[in-house]
Amino acid sequence: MARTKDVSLSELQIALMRVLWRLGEASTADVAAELGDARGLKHTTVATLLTRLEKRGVVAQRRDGRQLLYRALVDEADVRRSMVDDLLGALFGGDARQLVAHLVQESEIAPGDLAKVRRRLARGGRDED
Amino acid sequence: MARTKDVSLSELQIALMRVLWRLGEASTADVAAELGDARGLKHTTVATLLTRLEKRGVVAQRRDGRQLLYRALVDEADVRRSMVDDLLGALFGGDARQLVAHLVQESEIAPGDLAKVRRRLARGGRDED
DNA sequence: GTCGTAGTACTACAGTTGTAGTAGATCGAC
DNA sequence: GTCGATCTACTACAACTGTAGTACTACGAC
Repeated sequence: MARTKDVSLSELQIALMRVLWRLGEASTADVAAELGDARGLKHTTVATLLTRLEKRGVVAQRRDGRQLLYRALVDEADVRRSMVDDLLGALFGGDARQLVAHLVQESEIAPGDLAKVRRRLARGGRDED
Repeated sequence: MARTKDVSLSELQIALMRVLWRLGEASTADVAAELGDARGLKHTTVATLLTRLEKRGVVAQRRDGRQLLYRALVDEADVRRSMVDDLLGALFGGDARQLVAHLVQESEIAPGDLAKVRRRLARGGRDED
């Protein structure tokens, strides 16, 4: 599992990462094509963002001719873990049951779905992928 | 109040709010006493933080002699809603079931607890642990 | 009345984030 | 070989956050 340091990212940074997670390796232009369309970000903005993520160590940068190719160094599970833990600690006293209760109370999830999720996971949906 | 706009707060800001939620109304000194102890923040730092929260509209400020008394304008449920939604949107495609699955997979919660939470909520209460 | 104390107001400063412009290098087309 | 297109590097700047110092004010003790 390796690093698993603290990887809290902003929504925008996560959006960047999602492109990398999906494509595996992507040039600035690749990422800009997706995010530029979706959010109207300029090419240079995307480049800046990627450079910062590289400086921070969450993505790796590789040169290919005059282009830079980026690759994620943390996977989505790392980020989820990290950020869910932060949220749990800050707002739910670290108690995941309270978070689940919140989800049900706020109608984010139906009570019946809890059972579904449980059954699916029990059926070996993934013990440890 | 019932504004329910977007209320995403940093961990530190939440810690401040938690004092207010607990005490109802508190002076800078009250908050500083708790956070100063717990985190070694100077009195003036706490004052700055509270002023900023006031400017942002999440707490109200009332004068009492030379002291300022603060009171939360958003409750914990508002903040939880707001921040859980953000997290859900950014990392789980807005699907709470994925979040629950994550919690189970990462052993934040035992599968059996899902049932417990569900039963407890069904009973319309929230008793023991 | 004068002084120290406590409390707020204002200012400061570095780091992060969102956003992008400009300068400089370089590759392909003629 | 010169020109334009393309890409990266560097710089900029405002907002927000964490942290705190300093200045000013007013109250209680003498």
